Amino acid sequence: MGATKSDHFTQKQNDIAAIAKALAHPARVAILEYLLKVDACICGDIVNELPLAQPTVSQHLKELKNAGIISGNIEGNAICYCIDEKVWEKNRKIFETLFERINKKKTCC
Amino acid sequence: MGATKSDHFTQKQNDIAAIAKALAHPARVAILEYLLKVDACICGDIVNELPLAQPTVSQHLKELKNAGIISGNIEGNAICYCIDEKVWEKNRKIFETLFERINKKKTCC
DNA sequence: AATGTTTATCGTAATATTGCAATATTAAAA
DNA sequence: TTTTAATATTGCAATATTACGATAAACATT
Repeated sequence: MGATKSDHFTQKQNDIAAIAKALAHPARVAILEYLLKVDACICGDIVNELPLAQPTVSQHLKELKNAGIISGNIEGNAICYCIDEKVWEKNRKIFETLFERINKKKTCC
Repeated sequence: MGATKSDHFTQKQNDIAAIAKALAHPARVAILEYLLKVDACICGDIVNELPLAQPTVSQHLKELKNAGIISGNIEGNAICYCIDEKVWEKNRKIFETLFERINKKKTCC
């Protein structure tokens, strides 16, 4: 097959998987780290930062946009990308909640 | 193509992407949530918990194992899976660090 | 030893992802 | 208005992922 059976899982599980999927490529991690580093909207030179062709970068940006993690604002003939702080914070909490849920006093293994 | 150019990115970026990839499927999230919930090693009834066939679950378990997130211990003719606490903690920190790196006082967008 | 139980692996089909050249689109600049 | 610059989209090839039936492997039970 190759198609995920997403309807068999909870909304939460699908949400976590979707966020993780957006982060599941080094190029997209690099884009986000760059946006975090410059701490501002960046108009386009993301392409120069990455070792990938422009259409490929554009595609990764699109995926991050579709996941809601970044937004792009038109600014002249360039486009200004930045991280959506609300979504970023929401995602931070989702992962925090998941990772904190472990019980350190396990009795087996 | 379809093959990620991982050699062009930093170790850190590839690491984050690899962890995210392991979480990038609802079935694997469900497996982890189940292991967190029962707080013990679970021998095989993960298959009964998931709406997927046994070989498919086995494959997802393998991916989580390859990512180092879980480990499987043989117990009779069953296998006891559990979350590797050290790796879990390490991954928690990696995500925490990534998500905390945002500056709330942005000046544009 | 034969049988049943549990889990892994193989083989394969369907689908998704990654990457880029070519091209389109949009708006600024000349 | 033509040209230039910045992004997006299209189309396509290579590869990866997801899913499962069939089967194998390992061990327990009878």
